[in-house]
Amino acid sequence: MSAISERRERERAHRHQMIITAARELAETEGWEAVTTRRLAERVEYSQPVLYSHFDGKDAIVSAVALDGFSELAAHLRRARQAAAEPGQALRAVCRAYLEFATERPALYQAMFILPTDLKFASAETPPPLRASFDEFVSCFRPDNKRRELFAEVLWSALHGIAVLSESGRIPPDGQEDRLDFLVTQIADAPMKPITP
Amino acid sequence: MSAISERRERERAHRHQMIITAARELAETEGWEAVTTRRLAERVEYSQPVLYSHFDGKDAIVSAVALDGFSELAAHLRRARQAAAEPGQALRAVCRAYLEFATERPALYQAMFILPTDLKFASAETPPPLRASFDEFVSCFRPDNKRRELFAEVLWSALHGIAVLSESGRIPPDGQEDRLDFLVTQIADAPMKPITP
DNA sequence: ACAGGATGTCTAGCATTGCTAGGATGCCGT
DNA sequence: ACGGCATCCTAGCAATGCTAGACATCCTGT
Repeated sequence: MSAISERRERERAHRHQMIITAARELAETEGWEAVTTRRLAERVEYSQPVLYSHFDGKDAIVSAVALDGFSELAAHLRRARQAAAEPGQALRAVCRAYLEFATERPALYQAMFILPTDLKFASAETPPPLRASFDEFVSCFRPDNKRRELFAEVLWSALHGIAVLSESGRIPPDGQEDRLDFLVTQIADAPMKPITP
Repeated sequence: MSAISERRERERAHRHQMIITAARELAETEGWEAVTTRRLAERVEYSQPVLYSHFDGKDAIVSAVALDGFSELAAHLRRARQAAAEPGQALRAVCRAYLEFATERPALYQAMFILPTDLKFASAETPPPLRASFDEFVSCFRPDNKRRELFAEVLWSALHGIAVLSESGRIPPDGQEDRLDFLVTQIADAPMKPITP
């Protein structure tokens, strides 16, 4: 418990974060397939085995990057929602922010939603940032809407689908704005079955 | 042009298909990470290099599997749509069939939508099965709906999101039926903005 | 002050991956 | 029967994730 061990602890934590940001930067500039343990070690100026004293393996590093990503996503969505003028515009603002996030940080988004991670979703030990991101969607619907969670799930799924299908070229890259418009209009809360009598 | 070279051509085509089905079976029983060129070669009872005389690389094999998958998906959706009693039920039937397909053949679905492939989507040289699958969604909406394609894109995106997020545990596995209900109800054609007066 | 143990780091290596070069083997047409 | 060609396999390469064991460094107890 001496001052020295405290310093070591600090250094260790610093290096821990270094690894995460190095992985993220490398992924964002050259894609995840370029993120190898060797290049990562070189970038942090340590040898490979130190990576394994911080993380259980490469997947764990990806998971750590993804977790950071969820914190940023939650903040990004929250900012968009609170900046919306009327509450009716919040839904559209949050959805647009989500698609922005996905297209501007494709590697980060991949880590969060496509690459295999150890993160636990939708359970008791779900990390707070994940929960916070989801709650931003839930908050776009009225509190008296008893099925807000369902709305949020489907909305999130649709946005994820749009993001990932357009990113991989499976859907034309333009027309995102139209899709957003359509989605928001159709899925806003209000009466459950507005069509059938 | 002798009979012998014809036989060789036949054998070659047969072997071509053998590789594809071997890859698919292996992926479906043990996952794509277990599909290596060595195991594939062993399974087909040839050496590795023959794979490369048929395909440009592993990605091309995955693409071939995916292409087969799109043919099956198109047929599956078409069957569901035509079996629907009333036209109003066609949309729901097709959506349910899509989710069925995704959950019952997860490896095939991965090849089609997640793994990197060489397939060209939404362009002139888009393979017919891809186009056919998409058209099944389009056909669920009325011909006088001028924005059918947009509807189909968003619908497909939402279904893909639901499929992939639940498969990877990012959304609770139960409640699929509720999501389906909600999605179909909200996105069916009919007046564009049923809520606002 | 100094040995002994614990902690941390690196070098070297393993098994596996996708992919390829080069040689051996057989089949065809003349 | 034999030259030429297509086909196929053995062997190997470079790169990957990961680990064992040696080396050094620092803390602790006498």
